[in-house]
Amino acid sequence: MYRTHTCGELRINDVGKNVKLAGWIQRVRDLGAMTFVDLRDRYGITQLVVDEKSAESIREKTAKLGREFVIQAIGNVRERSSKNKNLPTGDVEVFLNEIVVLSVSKVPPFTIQDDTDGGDELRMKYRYLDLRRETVRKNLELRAEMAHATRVYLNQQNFIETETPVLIKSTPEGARDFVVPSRMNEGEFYALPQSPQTFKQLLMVAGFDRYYQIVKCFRDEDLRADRQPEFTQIDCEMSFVDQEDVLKTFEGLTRYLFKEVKNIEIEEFPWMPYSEAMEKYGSDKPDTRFEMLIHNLTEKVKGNNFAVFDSSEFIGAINTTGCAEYSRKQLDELTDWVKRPQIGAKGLVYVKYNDDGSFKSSVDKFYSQDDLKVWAEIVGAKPGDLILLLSGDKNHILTALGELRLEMGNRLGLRDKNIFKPLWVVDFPLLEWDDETKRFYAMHHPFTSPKKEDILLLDSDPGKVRANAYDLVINGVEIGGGSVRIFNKELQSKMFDLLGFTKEEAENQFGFLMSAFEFGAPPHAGIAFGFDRLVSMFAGLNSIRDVIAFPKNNAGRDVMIDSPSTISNEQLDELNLKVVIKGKK
RNA sequence: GGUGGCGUAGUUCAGUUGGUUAGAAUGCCGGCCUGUCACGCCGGAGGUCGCGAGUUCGAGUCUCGUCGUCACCGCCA
Repeated sequence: MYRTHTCGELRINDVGKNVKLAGWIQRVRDLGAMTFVDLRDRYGITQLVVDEKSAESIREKTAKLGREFVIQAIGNVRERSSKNKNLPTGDVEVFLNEIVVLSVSKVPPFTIQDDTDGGDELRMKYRYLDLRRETVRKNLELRAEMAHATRVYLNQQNFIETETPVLIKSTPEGARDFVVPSRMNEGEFYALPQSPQTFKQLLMVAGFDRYYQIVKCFRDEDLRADRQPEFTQIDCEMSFVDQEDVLKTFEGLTRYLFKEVKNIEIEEFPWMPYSEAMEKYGSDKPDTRFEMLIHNLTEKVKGNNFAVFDSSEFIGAINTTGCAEYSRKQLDELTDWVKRPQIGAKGLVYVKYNDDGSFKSSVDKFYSQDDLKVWAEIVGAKPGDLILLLSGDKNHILTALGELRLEMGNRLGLRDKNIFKPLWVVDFPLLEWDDETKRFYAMHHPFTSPKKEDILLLDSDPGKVRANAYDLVINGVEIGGGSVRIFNKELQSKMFDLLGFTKEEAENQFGFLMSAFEFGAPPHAGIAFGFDRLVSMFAGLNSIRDVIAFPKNNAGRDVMIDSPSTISNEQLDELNLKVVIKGKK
């Protein structure tokens, strides 16, 4: 037996016990006649002590200890003469009778402590050392706890956890597939699933009724702080349900997780139509922790000979509370901010509502104090506030104002990580027009059911058709989404039609699903949560990398194992592959 | 595919208008120290300034390219 106790376990009532501990050397404090050693494992830190009364052999071994050596410590628990209130084990120490070095360690490239001196790059390269740090490990413990709680909840609700294949079939819709060559089937490829979408629908046809899986999904698209090429979903599907049933069930899951894991009671989630989210928040994932809503001033500001506004399709404004004091420099800086290509506004018009009730704006030449007062009333501004206006193409300006709103929310400290405001965004458009390819794409996916009342529009005005699709949004982050599915072969064919699939393409790619629907498909609907995002939100982090044990970097590389990598000619040959890199000789 | 930031000691960073021998903190090594717990004190070692080219009498500093990394836009049904 390597140990009788963990390093986080010993307390004052263990005094007198002979114990064995095992762990890593956190730090050695050599005071000359006596030496203190902090021994660390997953559970905590226990102080070991050696003094003049200790055997010479033990003193010699202790003197040679370095950071991150793995040792076994055998000794007697005694009360400390000077206690450390910051440590759960701070009342006791272990007086060493024997010490066994199990493993020596090179000096680690960064310090293994909460406030490490290591940069991201180095910590990723030595991720196994980074994971020794309590802050990092805690994130993964949180992840494990949330996965467990999810299973408890869904099992209670009669969901069947079912695994679906990882080697599946490539389809051109949606994200790029990761692709795996088949050795046994020359010239053919598997794809890794972007989600188990079709399989879970087949499980509904199979009568499973309620399916879930905590499952890896793969998308070969460019990455972000909140996007990894492989990520984890809580993936679910239910039969004989409508939209409300699904939302209630997964609102239940979300609230259960908040309660179990964070002990936070969350009130009922509001439902917000997509159109409202876009018009009030300039985003399909509104951060509802703060107001600062977008207001449409188009009708009020036109006709005053201000050419910029008169020639704009849409003029919108947000009111930033208490910002009337902004200096010229700050306003210029904000103007530059909205003019960056990422936002793409042509300029920024401001109106300061001064404390004395007067207005000062960048368009005083064109508008009277009374005009500005009307604007202030519409946006709900009070003396001391600053109104910011953008103008241009409606959709563009709404999203730009949405970005500006978030930026101002950040600057005003309105986005508190400890406050959680979930909501359901519902009634998404079914289709999205793409100007480049001149065709519609499914906004969610091709199996999403249109709203009954909009089905007639499918022929006359497809862009207007709303879907039974929904997203769970928390604090401006898209945590999950799903839809009521089409379960009728004719409607599904019509959808493929609208999406520009020929009969043959549809048959070739999704024939198995269409066939399944001919054998008695139940009405069904589903949802998937981005598990990494949910965990990082619970942890108060912006990057999902911090809740993944071995994440990949911006370019999809794992800098620890150095992947991806080339493969041998023998492997290529076996797979009938030849590598040709474009643009290189 | 694009925009921007960063790259200097093991690590995190500073480095003025381009000008002497490139600094600090921390870590590491050695010495001293009986109650430390970010121990303290004294001393020491440690640098291809990412790489390549260019401008210049002279480049860590300026220019171009390239590599790495981070953030964002496009992209992500």
